[in-house]
Amino acid sequence: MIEEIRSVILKAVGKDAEFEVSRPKISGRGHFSTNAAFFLSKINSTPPSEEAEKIKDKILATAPAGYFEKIEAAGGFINFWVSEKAINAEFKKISSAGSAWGGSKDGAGQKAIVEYGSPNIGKPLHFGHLRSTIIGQALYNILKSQGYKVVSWNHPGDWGKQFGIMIAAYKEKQRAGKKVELSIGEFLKLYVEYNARMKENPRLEEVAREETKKLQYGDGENVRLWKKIYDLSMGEFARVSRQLGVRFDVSHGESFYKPFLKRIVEEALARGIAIKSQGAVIIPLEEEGLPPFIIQKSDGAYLYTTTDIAAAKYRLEKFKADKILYIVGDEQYLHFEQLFAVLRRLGYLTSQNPVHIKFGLILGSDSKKLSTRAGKHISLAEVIEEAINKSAGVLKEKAPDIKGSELEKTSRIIGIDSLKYNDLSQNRSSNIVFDWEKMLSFEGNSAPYLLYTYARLRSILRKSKSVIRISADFKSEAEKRVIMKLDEFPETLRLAADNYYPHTLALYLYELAEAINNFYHTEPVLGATESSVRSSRLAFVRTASAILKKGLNLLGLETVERL
RNA sequence: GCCCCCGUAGUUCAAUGGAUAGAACGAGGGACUUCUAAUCCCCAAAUAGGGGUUCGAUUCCUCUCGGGGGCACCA
Repeated sequence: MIEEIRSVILKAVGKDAEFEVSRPKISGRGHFSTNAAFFLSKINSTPPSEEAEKIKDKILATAPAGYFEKIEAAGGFINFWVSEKAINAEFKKISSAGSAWGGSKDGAGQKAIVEYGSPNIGKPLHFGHLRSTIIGQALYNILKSQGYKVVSWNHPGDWGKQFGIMIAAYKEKQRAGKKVELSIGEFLKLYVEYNARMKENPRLEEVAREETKKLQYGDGENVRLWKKIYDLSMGEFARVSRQLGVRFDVSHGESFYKPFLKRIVEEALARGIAIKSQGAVIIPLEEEGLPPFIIQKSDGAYLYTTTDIAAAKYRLEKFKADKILYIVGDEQYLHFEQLFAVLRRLGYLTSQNPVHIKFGLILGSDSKKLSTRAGKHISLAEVIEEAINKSAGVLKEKAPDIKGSELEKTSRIIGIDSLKYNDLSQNRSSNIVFDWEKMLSFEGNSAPYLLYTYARLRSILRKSKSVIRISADFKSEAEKRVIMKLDEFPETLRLAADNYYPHTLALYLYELAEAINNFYHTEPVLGATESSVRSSRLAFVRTASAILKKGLNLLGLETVERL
């Protein structure tokens, strides 16, 4: 609908002014509003209110008959009220589009790679991985709905000094004659302990570095240990991913790029982009105002910087990616600035730039970063379990009818959806202080609110025996409000895709659910006395529930039919 | 020292440079013989501070204060 309004205004304004059309949130300002008069006022040096009146008159003269109920010029703004007839026509359009409503072809012909998840092998998943994973999965879905060819990409950190540390610690224990259990928890403990001691004792650091290098050069025992740790970690990651409903199209760990690293460094050196400095190979980035990028250590070992260059090259050349989105925490800001600058220098970038989709840190109750190195750590598996348990408790109390396997399934969905929604409903690149209470809130603007709204609509549809036909007009304010909200869905998705903002969609769904609940309370559906009204409202319920479900699914949330 | 992110009701969050800064939780008041009250309706409450840019600034620039993160061989 907004496109129609825009073209009507454009016709009246006559030139391609940069006006905007918005949907005012406050009542009394119409369904749509434009600031076009301000732009003309600047060009013609006339008061905005005068321009607004002129535009309004022109629109009244040219607009299709019966489209607007009212047009009002107010302090330079022009407000539009769309007629009931136009709203009803819009509903028919949305209803027949069904779940295709909201899709677009904006991204047709473009391939986007979304990197997210990316666990650190050897360390258990922590809460930060949840953020990357669910933001990434939501963006993946949203971009897909806009016609992009999207590849979800997992980039596990399976090849670094952390292994040297773990291997060194493991061997040390073994030498001391102690038995070491081969589990993720045990390796984490070894890692944290050794890391702490390393700070006091530089000799230990040397040993770890040596073990890392041996691993990278293919030492038999080290590779065997590495493989063991790798399998344990990837097993856990796969399990958690399944729980979260996350799937990856491609998963290449850092070790995958091992064969390319030497060439990357040689090429950069040969082209004079990289230089040797203090025994290491670096790429100076003074022109960009950035610190140098170290791509090879003085002992000859490669770093994640080198791997990231190789990975980007691989994606751009082999996968012909037009766009790469890195869903990685804000703390790596500098790393990505450097990486992108280097890629530009190496000439790997084509039309689109890679984008670092940042998110804030998860802080502990002391407002400090939760660092695995320092042994501070919130286990993702634990958070998920807690969420599911809590929702099972609430379900038993509020919906005692739900039992057995349905109870199990429903509490899993509610718990996980709540975790996801809690994160997806905020844009904040600011940090989040971890708080169980808040993380598992089921009230207000939360996943259960949306799921409950959906389940109630489904319940109406289940109980209805009437044929669904759209024969009556929608006249109530509650109905019109919902239709206008449904009409907004395509814009919302476009905005979310263009800005990589899942929260735009989350907040929209909340507003949609609010409008639906308002309707639910004021307009009876099955109880409507006229059968034509009943069947129309059923059609209305069907369409609204389809869009709500679609939006939730795009965020990566599952719905339940009964709650 | 330099760079980046952030500062909005008591709390947690919204607001492509637009009008009277929106919600939720919490506080107060109301609505279940009627499709599920995990709901709905009403009510009080906020832009850290100083300059600047302009028709208009929570948003852009600048300074100050406050919180967090990063800055050569970890990822």
